[in-house]
Amino acid sequence: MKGREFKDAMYDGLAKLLKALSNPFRLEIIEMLSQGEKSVEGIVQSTNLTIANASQHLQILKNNNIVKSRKEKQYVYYSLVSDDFLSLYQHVIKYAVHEIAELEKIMNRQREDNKSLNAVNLDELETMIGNENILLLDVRPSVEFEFGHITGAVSIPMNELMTHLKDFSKDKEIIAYCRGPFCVLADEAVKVLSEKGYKVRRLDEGYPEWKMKQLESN
Amino acid sequence: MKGREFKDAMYDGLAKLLKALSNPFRLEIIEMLSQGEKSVEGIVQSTNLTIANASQHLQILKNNNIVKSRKEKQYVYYSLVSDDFLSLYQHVIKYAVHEIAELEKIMNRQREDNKSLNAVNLDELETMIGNENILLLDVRPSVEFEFGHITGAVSIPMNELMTHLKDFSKDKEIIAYCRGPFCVLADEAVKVLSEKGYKVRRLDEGYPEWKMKQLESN
DNA sequence: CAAGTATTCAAGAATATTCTTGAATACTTG
DNA sequence: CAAGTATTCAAGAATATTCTTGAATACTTG
Repeated sequence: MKGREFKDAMYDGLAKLLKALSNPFRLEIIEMLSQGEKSVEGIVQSTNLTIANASQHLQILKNNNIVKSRKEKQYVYYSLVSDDFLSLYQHVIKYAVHEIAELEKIMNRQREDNKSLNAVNLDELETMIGNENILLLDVRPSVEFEFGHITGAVSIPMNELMTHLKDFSKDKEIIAYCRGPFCVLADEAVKVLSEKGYKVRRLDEGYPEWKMKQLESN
Repeated sequence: MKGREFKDAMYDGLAKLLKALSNPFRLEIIEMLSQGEKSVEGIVQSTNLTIANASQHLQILKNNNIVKSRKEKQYVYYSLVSDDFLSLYQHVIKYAVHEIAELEKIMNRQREDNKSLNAVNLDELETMIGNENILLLDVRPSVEFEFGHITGAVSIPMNELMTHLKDFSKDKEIIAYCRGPFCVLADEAVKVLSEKGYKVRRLDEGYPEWKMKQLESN
């Protein structure tokens, strides 16, 4: 193989991977799967996709070694292929959110609207661990909590939050988190709780970022 | 802004960035620019692109905040927008080369052909610094060497290598490097030199990877 | 300022991506 | 095994990307 052919083969392969990533719905699917495996139907429920279209996107992700699938009963469950990929995906997000002015602006506006501008980051969270006056609140669906969560967190899915208000003390500071920086559940939780007079902030990132950080520090 | 709108805006923005990266020629341009700034003509010289097409690709990279340009005399010089971007790009390459079996295979075949399979990595290189019996050889064009190079390296551009053979001792081990893992100059150097009976290996990565590693360790 | 050089622009053909629709397939369960 | 459910497949319309071609623009330099 000549030098030019080799280079072309490598760049073509690299471009193919990036092409597989360069679609908003596929990115959303990746974010869903970073919470744990999901069936096609499970993915469809939290996106605007039709089943057939979601399946097509999943095939593309699968052919590019981004997700893998297993079959159980009638269901096909998809999941991310490795933590190495998750780490890459999070690097992309982190870059986009901090270095692309346009995205940073959209994010800040969203957080302003939800009174969650004053977010806690993972480093700060670490200093709060074991603090009696902090309540770490996971507002993702309970399946996702069960699949994995930040140590010490309490699970109250967003749609059950209103019925559990009595469980919170107004003396404690509540830190709400969900799937990651793009996840709006934590923003909604902050909005609702702060309007009721609770001390509440959101975590800047989510469970997958915390998980990767744990892995790296070992 | 509602949750769905916010999510869509974020994923659209992210997909836009990845779309800008998902073309083999644009990736090659990025690799060129990771060696230092280049004019449009400079980029065209080492790719198969026409000037107009290279310019179009550069506009896409510029509109997506990947490269920036400055004008001097008749020339427009392009360069990467930040080291944060370079770090992201290298993460993508590293993932692709190690986790995508197809690319790993192509790479290994290329290195076999050039007798450069037994490559040195950056960590090993570090242990060799100051060793009298090692010659670190930069085979990139001299402009790129001048723009930045690994500390202690000697510059002999690939096309001048044959006329400088007498400068090398067969007792020393030669480590050749160039632009990065996809760069074939170092492979060619290993091939030529090993056929002449020199002890020679290539560096797994290239100057930009070394540079980022220096930045990270500070 | 005329001639030369580097770069960008604009339009259009060729190709690739995306989504929708209506089957087809591969299961499970009574 | 019949009926029901989850997922994939195949084809085609709508849209986006890529490259080529032939100007146009913005410089520099004698």
